Amino acid sequence: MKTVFMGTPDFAAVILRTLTESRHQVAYAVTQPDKAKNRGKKIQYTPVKEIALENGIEVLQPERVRGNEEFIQTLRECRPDIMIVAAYGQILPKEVLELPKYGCINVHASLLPKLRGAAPIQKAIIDGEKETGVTIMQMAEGLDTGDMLLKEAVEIGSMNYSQLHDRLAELGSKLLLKALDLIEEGKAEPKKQDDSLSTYAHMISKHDGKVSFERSPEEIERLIRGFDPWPGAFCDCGEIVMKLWKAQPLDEDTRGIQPGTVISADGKGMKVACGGRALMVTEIQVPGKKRVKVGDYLKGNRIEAGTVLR
RNA sequence: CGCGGGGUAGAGCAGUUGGUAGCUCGUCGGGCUCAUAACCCGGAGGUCGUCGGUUCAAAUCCGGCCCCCGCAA
Repeated sequence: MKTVFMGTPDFAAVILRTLTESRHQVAYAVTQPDKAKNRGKKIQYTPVKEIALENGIEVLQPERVRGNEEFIQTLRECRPDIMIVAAYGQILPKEVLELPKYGCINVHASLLPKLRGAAPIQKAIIDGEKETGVTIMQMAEGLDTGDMLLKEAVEIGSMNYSQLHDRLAELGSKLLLKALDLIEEGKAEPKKQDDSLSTYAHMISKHDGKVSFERSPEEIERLIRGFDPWPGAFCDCGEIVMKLWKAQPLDEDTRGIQPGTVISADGKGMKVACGGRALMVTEIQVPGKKRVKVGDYLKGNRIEAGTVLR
């Protein structure tokens, strides 16, 4: 089929790559405008643009889709059979949703109606879900509210964000191709979402990674995993910001000890009081340095027992 | 030209009034011990990121380059 792909981050790039390797044609790759980011404020292409350029696909980067007559006209003239959207980052107006013959479908990284929104992968881990997955849906005007075409679950286990992301991107690619087949054959069976069961995963910002040691060790451990590599779970250790990268909850009573207190720090790790119990932190990072095992950090630095992390 | 930290032994760090390098852990050997991730003794292991400059002499001063990382976006 003749498609137009819309997406921005890595998750979308993986799916675009799969699409370019399929029998389908990608007429345009639509992605967010380039921004100056990272160290040195260099202009950086979005991951989707990178893949598009590698494959000689024309890239469109409208500042705003809504009300952008020129952009919408370009799409009309393209006459795509279908448009495929994955983590694009803009809400599409009705006129765009209804423009292609088969409309627009979305690859969303959750088991809808759960975890609609911008950060479903992180939130699935942080909420302690046993499983999450990917849903392919027919897009409607609301945010991730369209009728579902295909859905498949994945066990989260002890995966961190990065691992789960890759797993879901792969699954999403697979389901997308399957969905395209079904649509083309007229065998797609859209199912309504039960709105009463919906939850929302708001966009993540840096400060969401701040650890509160009042929380249970399990919650903190999930925060660490869900935000690896960005924005990372962090806290203040004296004057410096310390990121926590690996930890295991311990079933140890620490009631009466101020949350955040370092109970011990040795080759095995740094034991921190939290939520009335304890968390054994085994991998950390301080500014300007790489991630290191706590044991390695202690070979050239000190963490005194009694230090209170905040 | 967004701000900033850093590249020194396998690991984590120290070492700028310039004089060929040190600590902790690990490692190897020996000792002590009923025993040990404990303790004692001894050893191995480093082109100090890279190229060039200044100098009698550079990890240390100057310049270029490569790489890693934090903040901010």
